[in-house]
Amino acid sequence: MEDDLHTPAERRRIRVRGAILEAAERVFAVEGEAGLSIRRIADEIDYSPAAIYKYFGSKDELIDELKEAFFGRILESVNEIADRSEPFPGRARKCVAGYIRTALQKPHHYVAAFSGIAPAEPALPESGDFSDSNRARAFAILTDMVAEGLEAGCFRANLGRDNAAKSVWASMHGLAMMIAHFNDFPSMATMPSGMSQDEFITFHADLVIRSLEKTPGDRT
Amino acid sequence: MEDDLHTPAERRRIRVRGAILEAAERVFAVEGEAGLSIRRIADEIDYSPAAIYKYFGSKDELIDELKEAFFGRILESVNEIADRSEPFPGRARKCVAGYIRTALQKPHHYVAAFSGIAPAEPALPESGDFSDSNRARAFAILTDMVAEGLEAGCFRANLGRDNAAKSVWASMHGLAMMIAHFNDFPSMATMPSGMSQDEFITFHADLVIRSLEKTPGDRT
DNA sequence: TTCATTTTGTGAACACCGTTTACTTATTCT
DNA sequence: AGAATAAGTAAACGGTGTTCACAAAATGAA
Repeated sequence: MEDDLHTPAERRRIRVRGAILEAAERVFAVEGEAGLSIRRIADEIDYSPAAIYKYFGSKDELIDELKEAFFGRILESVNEIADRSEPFPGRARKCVAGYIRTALQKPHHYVAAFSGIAPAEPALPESGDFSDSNRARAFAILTDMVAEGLEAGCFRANLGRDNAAKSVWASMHGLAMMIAHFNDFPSMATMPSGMSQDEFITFHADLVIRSLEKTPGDRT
Repeated sequence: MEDDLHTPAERRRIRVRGAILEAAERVFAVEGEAGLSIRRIADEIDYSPAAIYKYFGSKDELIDELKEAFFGRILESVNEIADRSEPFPGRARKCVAGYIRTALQKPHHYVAAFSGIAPAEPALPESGDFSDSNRARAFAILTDMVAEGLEAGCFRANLGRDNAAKSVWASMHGLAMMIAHFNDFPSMATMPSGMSQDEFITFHADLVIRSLEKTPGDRT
């Protein structure tokens, strides 16, 4: 029951699987979900299209793996920032800005990860457990961060940890999506802001965290 | 050069065009971009697929028209809220919440309207003028609202009208996308918040507007 | 090594897609 | 009425994801 790469057969399988993902990654990063086809991947690695189905159940499964891997990178990145100890509100701001910046390193990946629409009514258990996805883990970091801010007395106590975290997530997600969609969102034609994209991300992160912060009028 | 529906030919053309859009709308609202095909529309209205190309240049053109029309509804809705005179920060909050609620009346439409990715480098003029889209108009309302809040001395003066408006847009866009993606975002499995979707939208809108508001410490 | 078994890769096909072309049928205009 | 224009169609082209029967290769046991 060894699931390691001991036997050459296993090593080989992993190698081919990796090559498929690598080729897919290459195409996906540049042309997005639209430009990625099974036949295209097959060409890229000199295999037949059908061969890919020996390694992945479907195109969606393959793409899901790309998205998961990418969210792994976001997770890593945000985690790193969250761990650097630094006076509090500043660290929170940097986490938010870091999330957005990392997300935008591969806009196609990020957008694709949130492109689906949840089924309307059923509210079924939903096959892919959210709880053990990298999306969930990346988000958990933010939840912890908000919790820390609350305990440190830096954020308004009556907000509720989870709600505050969700609001922050939504806000930073929104900016990432906007910039991915309109390439030059911060300095858009109809209303150039004179800010670079990077400056605007910082600006937005400031506002987002500020919405949680205590104001002089609040007590405790 | 009358471009009205005087002649029966024109009336007929408009009627058929409308029927196509209506059928497309019907399918799109339920199954989204994935379930909508030219052949499917053709079936629905008992025409041949090729006939549709006498009315629309491409599938994308057709879908763009659906999206534009939907943003017209958002525009209308937000405009209505913005016009009801009410003490200020409250009106702003209601605009934000209203935008999100209206967007979520047709999640597929809303998500599709922001699904594309801007081309990476070229920064070309971009054919479809953003400035005369309903997206732009809906957004302009928010810009005006922020401007009003600034003039009323309700928001921090050093923010800058356009930047503040963009940040608000991003934040409310983010929540709309999140709820569309995870159907039950506010009360997600891993961290139920005890809030209904509607309550959470209000909660989020509060935070977003609060990030702009003056705090007791600020002067003027 | 040899042989049977399992895994891996293939080519052809299926059913769908958006779109174009050549064509027929309506409709409009003179 | 007849000519000109528009509307509608069937068939095809090249593309997609996916499946299936089959060939080739790697594996495990004798």
